[in-house]
Amino acid sequence: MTGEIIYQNCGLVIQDTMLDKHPEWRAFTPEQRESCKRMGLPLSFSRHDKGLSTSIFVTRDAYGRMLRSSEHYKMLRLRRLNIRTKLHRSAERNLFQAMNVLNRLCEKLKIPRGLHESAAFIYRKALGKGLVRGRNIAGIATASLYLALRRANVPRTLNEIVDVSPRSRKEISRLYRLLIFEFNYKTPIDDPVQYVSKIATKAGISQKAQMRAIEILQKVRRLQISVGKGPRGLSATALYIACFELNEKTSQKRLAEAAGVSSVTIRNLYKSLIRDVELKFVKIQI
DNA sequence: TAAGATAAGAGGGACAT
DNA sequence: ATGTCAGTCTTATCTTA
Repeated sequence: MTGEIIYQNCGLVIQDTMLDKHPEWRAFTPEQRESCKRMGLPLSFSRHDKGLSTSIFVTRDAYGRMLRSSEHYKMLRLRRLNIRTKLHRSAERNLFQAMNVLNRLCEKLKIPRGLHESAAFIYRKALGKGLVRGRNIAGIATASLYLALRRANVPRTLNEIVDVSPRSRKEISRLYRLLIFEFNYKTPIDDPVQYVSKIATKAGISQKAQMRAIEILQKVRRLQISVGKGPRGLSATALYIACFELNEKTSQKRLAEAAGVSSVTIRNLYKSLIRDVELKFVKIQI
């Protein structure tokens, strides 16, 4: 008993309504979140008619008599319209909420218009594919935004996105992976080079050192030792090495903060990069 | 003060059960 | 589906130059 609506004639399933076990409704504070943990269906959106939906039956009238065939077809048409508008409204409500969430996120993150649009497009696709049902709208919206950024090669981190989202990091990364899987998206590999100028600007590092860091990263990539390493950690480390080579003053701490990684990460990467890469070209350079 | 060392824990991928 | 394993990264604390 899952609540499908089925054509009596041919058995075609028109609409199957699944139970939604997750908290619905927006909540931005813990107190709100508590009050939103509900025990039933979301009355306002998934079942906006509170379960008392109009059903139009097509073979008999109110007294149980068979209808004439002209009446029969008229009722069929009405029934179809009734179902369609219901679906329509539900999708619209969903989108309305999702777009609200997305607007807030994009405003906080200063996301340009175009990316905002592609995030919205991704959300619509997810909704159309039925991926939102049973899941949290804000979660999918956030994941859509992150996916749009990744596909556009915009160096924004998941943490930056999560910080302004009402949902947890865990949930968003799970949903992000879901979207990748469902849409068969090949997102470009997160290239450390992308982060160089962002990190360097934040840490106040010269163009010259940036160029050098990019060279280092390209060698690292060619040697295929960057797999499994965090791109921001690599980027910050390359900048650190570059500064070191050029006698430019900086510190692990400053770079670590600018890159959003820990200084320990820089230290460890620094050691392994020196071991695996530097020895091969440090002689040529210095 | 910056950098290094070390330890404990979290989260996620690969792989087997 | 669940557990284990290796590897990465984080936080915290202590030591060293």
